Amino acid sequence: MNGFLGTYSVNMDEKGRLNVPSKFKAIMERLYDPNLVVAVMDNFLIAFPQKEWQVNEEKLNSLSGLDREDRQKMREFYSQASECELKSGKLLVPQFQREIAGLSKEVVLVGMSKTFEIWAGDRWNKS
Amino acid sequence: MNGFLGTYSVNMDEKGRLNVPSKFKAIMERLYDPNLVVAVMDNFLIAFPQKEWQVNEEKLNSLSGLDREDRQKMREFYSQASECELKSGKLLVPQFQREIAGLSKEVVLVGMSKTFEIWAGDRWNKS
DNA sequence: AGCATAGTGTCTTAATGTGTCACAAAGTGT
DNA sequence: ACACTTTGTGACACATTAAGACACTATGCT
Repeated sequence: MNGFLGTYSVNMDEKGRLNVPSKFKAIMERLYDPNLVVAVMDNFLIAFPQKEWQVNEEKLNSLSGLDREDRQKMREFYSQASECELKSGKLLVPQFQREIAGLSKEVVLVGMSKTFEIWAGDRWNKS
Repeated sequence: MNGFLGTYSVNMDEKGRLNVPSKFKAIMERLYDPNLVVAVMDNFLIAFPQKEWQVNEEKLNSLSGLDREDRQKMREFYSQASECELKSGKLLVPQFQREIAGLSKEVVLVGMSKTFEIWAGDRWNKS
């Protein structure tokens, strides 16, 4: 089976949870790990399955911990990330990320093979 | 045996499923894999058997998941693709792809050796 | 402790997706 | 031309999934 593919439009509930499409859930189950790391990228979110996140983390670790710009990049990335478990097939997006990504009700999930993106419906349609 | 060849006209049912011609099915069976990845190309669809798709995926994986432009390229490609299993000899085309490709009832399947294309009947006839 | 807020599990309904069957059409061999 | 086989169509019943509602739990605050 392949990675995350396709574009899905889902509705977030009042508590900030969204139903992950069954195709995406199937991939998560195949990884035997319901944990995702959700990070902020510009004005949308990226969801990494745990394992993929680790790959990324290694890439970022190759940046210098002493260079000021590198540290700034790392700081932006790590400080805005959060770990989210998939519970009862639903993903709770933390409030601060919902605000950054402008998520209200209509949300678009976009498969990107190893990861998937979470967009506010209106921003996605404009881009 | 050769790859996908010829042009077939088939009818989609109300749920968006189409019967794959038996010649095409035979090729899929020879690959021991009922999985297809369907991607959007302009105003029609391309169906890749799993193995063929992986060739594409490897090319895209060399792109950086953090670079903005690379992500944009990946997004165009992945967001419009979907994995479809051949079930009971039938292929369900996801709604969003049916809309993009303008598929209603009359659909034309066109063999292209390693892959095959899926066209709306009227667009095919005009082109 | 009591309250407010944030997070979680579960249920119902509606929509979507799936399997199966019977019949019709097309193709094949004699 | 005929019977036989294979293939495609459409119908139907059934299964799965997503949306939304609601009640319950956990947490932090005063």
